[in-house]
Parts: sequence; structure tokens; C-alpha cells
Amino acid sequence: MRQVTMGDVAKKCKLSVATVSRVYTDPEKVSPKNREKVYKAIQELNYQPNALARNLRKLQTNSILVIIPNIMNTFFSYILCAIQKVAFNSGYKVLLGDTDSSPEMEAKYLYYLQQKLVDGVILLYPRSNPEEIQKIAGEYPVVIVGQQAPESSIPFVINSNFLSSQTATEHMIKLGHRRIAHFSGRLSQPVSRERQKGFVFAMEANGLDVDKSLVCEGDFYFDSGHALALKLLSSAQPPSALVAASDEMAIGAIKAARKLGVRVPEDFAIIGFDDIKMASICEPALTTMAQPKEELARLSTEMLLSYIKGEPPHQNCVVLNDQLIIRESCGWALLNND
Amino acid sequence: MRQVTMGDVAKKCKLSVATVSRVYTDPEKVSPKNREKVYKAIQELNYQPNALARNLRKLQTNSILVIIPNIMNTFFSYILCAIQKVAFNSGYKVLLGDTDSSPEMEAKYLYYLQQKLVDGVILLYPRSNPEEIQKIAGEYPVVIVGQQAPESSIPFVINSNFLSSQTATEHMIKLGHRRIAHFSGRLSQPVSRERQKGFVFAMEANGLDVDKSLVCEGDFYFDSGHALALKLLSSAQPPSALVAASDEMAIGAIKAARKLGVRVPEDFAIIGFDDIKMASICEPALTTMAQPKEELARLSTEMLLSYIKGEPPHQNCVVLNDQLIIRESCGWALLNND
DNA sequence: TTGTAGGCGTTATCAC
DNA sequence: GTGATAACGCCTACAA
Repeated sequence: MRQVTMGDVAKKCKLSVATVSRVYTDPEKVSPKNREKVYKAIQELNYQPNALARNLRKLQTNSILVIIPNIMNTFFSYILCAIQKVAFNSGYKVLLGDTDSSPEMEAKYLYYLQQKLVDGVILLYPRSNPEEIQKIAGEYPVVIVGQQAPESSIPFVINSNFLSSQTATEHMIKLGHRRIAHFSGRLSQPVSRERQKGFVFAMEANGLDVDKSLVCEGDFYFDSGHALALKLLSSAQPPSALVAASDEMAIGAIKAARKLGVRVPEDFAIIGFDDIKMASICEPALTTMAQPKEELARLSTEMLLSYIKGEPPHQNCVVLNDQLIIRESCGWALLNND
Repeated sequence: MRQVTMGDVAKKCKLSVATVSRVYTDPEKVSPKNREKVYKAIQELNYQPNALARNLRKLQTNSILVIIPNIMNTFFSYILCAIQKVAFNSGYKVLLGDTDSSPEMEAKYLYYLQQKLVDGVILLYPRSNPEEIQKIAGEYPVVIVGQQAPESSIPFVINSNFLSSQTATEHMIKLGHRRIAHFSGRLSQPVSRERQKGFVFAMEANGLDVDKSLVCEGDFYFDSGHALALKLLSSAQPPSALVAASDEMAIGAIKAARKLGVRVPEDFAIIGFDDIKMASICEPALTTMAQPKEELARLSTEMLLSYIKGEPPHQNCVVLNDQLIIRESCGWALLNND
């Protein structure tokens, strides 16, 4: 069964394809009478314009690609969801690029731009090297989320990692902790380094020793937090508090503590980062630095879309603030109920 | 800067576009010498074939659309992730269609098929009415996951909802419970009805009364489980056990119990459905019926792709079995440690 | 306001 | 093995 084309519609209502086309692109330019005729023919033939042809003609796809480390993490899936909503409302489709945290996959996805498969890319927490990214992003619309693009003009949206990590650490210090551990993500990632620096800075600024054995490299995932906490808590001099660079690691640490019979927050206070869904549900509920996920998503998408349309962007680089959310895992309530 | 086309490559190596094209589609048919020339020119010009043109010419996109109620739920995001992996390995791209559980959105996404934006659709847990779906699925490749397409020939992959719900309920009965509650999803969805029926069947088959006030309609989400449990547990005759049709609702119920000082599983045993990530992490860890997510994803994708390629499918309808995963929330360990 | 016709960049079918 | 050339279905000057 051959596909119904504009030609068929045109023939049916004895008008030219140009007129039919105009009904879609600029209905005002068609006389009401003919417009009706066209609508009727479209209806009768159950015609739908072929997006492929339109795309080729206009050399654009009206779709964007979201490159994302791992949609299983609710932090990412939340952002993805928000991006899709904004994009959809602007008539853009979202192609999914889950990289499973692999730089190679990331690179492969970036080449979709060269193949004209998508009009632009939102790159979340990139893992591949900056040159690779710059090569593509120099020629096509790319917005990076969660990482500053150093010495390049790629637009980005990030949160205040250094500052927030500092805030989290100082929260623990205020609660009286002196021996505080920090779990970072892979230090190959700038985000991880920023958060670690914020921790170290806060410690030193408050005249506290940073015990190197308590500053550990994880990978943002649950298992690494679990393993690290297990090790630290069974050591000779366990810390009394933990600043984790992700909620997943923080929750892993909670589980580790429970396994060892260490009470949270009484014996071991924990603060996370991200505010994933599980943070409010786990036991005890996790105190955390909430990232402005909605804003991150909305702004980056809006930036990308105006970039695609060639509009001058309102802003190229945005730094958003995180928010400390106090729940149970840090012992604030304990202290303040006394 | 004009885009580099095949013509440019052809000119550069003094060959025809046909030959250049063949280097991509059928390299064997080009003499090794010319093949080299073409590769070199491609390299020098940094040429990438334009997918739009290719798509139009071949009238296919090599991409599929996954229509999904809510990617924030790790059950769905897990499946999505698995689908994407299988699709990617077969050279297919995945377009994301998060419907936020809205039938209208679902319908809109289905029309991507008519617009030739995608070659096929995997429809997860559809919410719109069967006629609507049938209209499109009759003409284009569609595979449904999680719902049987009654009296239509749309291929589908489901799990054994009735049976599994029965298994879950009988597990509770074996543990000695008599007054058991059931939380279903929206009863407008077949999945919900199946699971509810399985519960009722198991109760009656074991000679137990089904107290209507304990058979409650939720919506699969956390909040509904929380609210329903709160109500039931504060009633005059609270149940001693709960069979929930989703892990989210089950975890909501755990939280509700904790809020009321009801111990899980000692005073209130709970079993969930799905085996989302949080199930193994929450406190107490949730006993649940694990759906074969990986299989669901793999099979549906393979079915869709062979459907798209016009191959005769190995199978049109697949029913997979769930697996009972015993953790802490149902009290099995309690009983068996005695 | 409407119609004609030339692309958009590729692939596939012919001849050679 | 290679090269012209006609589609694929739509959009948009330009002409009428």
C-alpha cells in the first residue's frame, strides 16, 4: 500500500501541492474556501505529512539528543523527564543516549550531530575528554549540564558544587563533628574534584585536620559508598560523620552502618548530594544538598533551543545554587530537640 | 559553511557519487583502489553522510519510539535502558515518549508512526483505549509490553500477573496470615484487574474471607500506598498483611506503618510487585514478585525489529514468569529462624 | 491567492 | 566496476 502523499491530496481537491503545503506551513495564505477543501481531502485520505521529506527539505529534524550517563539513577531520569517536557512543548522530540558512563558511547552519540540526526545535544555530566567534545560542539549546538567547559565557549549550566560541598561539610562541623569522611565520585571528573575541594576547604577553614585516609574516591554509585563505609567503619579510628558526593553513596553508607550495627545518625551522621527520590524515603531519611534539577533541565533546554534557532542567547553560562535539605541522617533533629 | 555532500567527495576523488555511495552500502562492489581513494577523500573533507537524505530515500529512520508511562520509576527506566541497549546493538536509535500516564500523550506519540518519524513503537503499559491503539498498530509495527491486546493481532509480551499475584498471596497465607489487604493499581488498567483477581482467587481457594474494605484501589505510585496503609492501619480491624500490586505502593505502606509505630514485618507483613531498585535497599528490604525486566525488554525489542524488517516472527505473544524474591518485609525469616 | 518547478542529499536502477 | 539519472516527498522562490 503506497503512502499517501501531498500530490494525492492536491489531486483530490484539484489544487496544487503548493497550496496543500501552505495549509500546513502558513494557512493564512490560503483562501478559506480552498483551505476547507484541503482539510476535507486530508481527512478523507487520512493524510499525514511525511516528516522525513520535510526534514530533508528543511535540513532539520526538530529533535534533540540527550546524552546521559545512566537513566536508572533517578537524579538523571528526573532531569531527562523535565527536558522532555520542555522540548515537547516547543515541538521538539527527544532522542535518548544512555552512555552507561562510557566515554566511547558518549563520542558515538555526539556524532549524531554530524549525521544531521538531531538538531542539538544536551550533554549531561560528560565523561569524554574536552577536545573530543570541543571538536563537535564548535560546529553544532551543544549545551553541557553539570560541567564547566573550560577555556571554550560551549554554553553550560551547572550547580555550585564547591560551595555546596562546603555548606554540607560546615553543617556537619556545626553539629560538632571533627572526624569527618568524604566520599567523592571518580576524580577524573571535574564535578568530583570540585566537591572534594569544597570539603577540604571547609575543613581547613574551620581549623580541622583532614585525615587523608578518610578522603575516599568512589564512583557516585551505591556499591562504592557501601564498600567504602564498610571499610571505614570497621577501622581502628572510624569517622563520626560522612559527607558523600552523591545520595547513592550516602545510602550505601547507611546500609553499611546498619549492617555493622552502627546507628545513623547517633554514631555516624551522613549527608548526601543530589536529592534523589530515594533520599526522602530511605531510613533514616537522608539529609542532602538538593540540586535544582528542574531549573537545570529547563534552562539547558531553553538555551539549546534558542541556540538551534540562531537566537542570541540570554545567557551562556549559568551557575545555580543547591539547597540544603535537612532530614534525619545528620542528627540535626536530635540536637535540636534537646 | 555549506555541508559537505557526497558530490564533494566524488569531485575530490574524481569518481561518481554512485561509487562513493557504494563505498557505504556495498564496499565489495568497488575496486580496492577506488575504495581507498574514496576513504581518503572522506577523511580529508571530514565527510559524514546525511542521515536525513538517506532516511527519505529509504523511507525508514532506523529508530524506534518507546512509549512509557513514567521514566522516574526505576521499573520503567530499567526496561527503557535494556531496550535501548538491544536497539543500539542492532543499529536502532531510541526516541523517548514519556506520557506521564496520560492517554492523550500516548495517542500523540503513536502518530509519530504515521509521520514516518520512527519505524516502530514499543508501547509499555498502554493507557489509551484499545480501538485507538488498534487503528495505528494495524498499519505499523507496534509491540505492546505489559498488556495483552485482546481480540487483536498486535504482538505483546507480558508477565503472568494473575499467577504471580496468586503466588504472592499464598506466600502470605502460608506465613499464617488470614486478614490480608490488597492494593491494586487503577482498575481501568487490565494489569491491575489481573493482579487483583489473582489475589481474590488465592484467598478464596484457601477458604479465606475477602473483606471488601481491605481490597483497595491505588494507582501504583508511592503516595497511594502510603495513604491507603495509613487508613487501614488506623482502622478498628487492621489487616496483618498486605499484598501490594507495586513496590512503590508497598514501600509507601512501609513508611506509613513506621509513622504509626506498626512494626514491619512483625505486626504488618508486606509483599510488593516489580522488584524496583529501591526494594532491596529500603528498610526492611522488600519481599516482592520480580518481573523479568530484562527479558521483557529484550524480547519485545527483538520482536519489534524483526517485525520492522518484515521477517516472520518466532513468536507473537509471550507470557513470562515472575519470580518470588524473599527478603525481610514479609517475616519469612522471622518464622524460619524459630 | 495560486501554480510551476527546482532543489534538499542520498540510494538504486539502469546502461555501459 | 563504474557512471548517469530518476526517484524519495516536501518546501519555497518566483512567476502568473
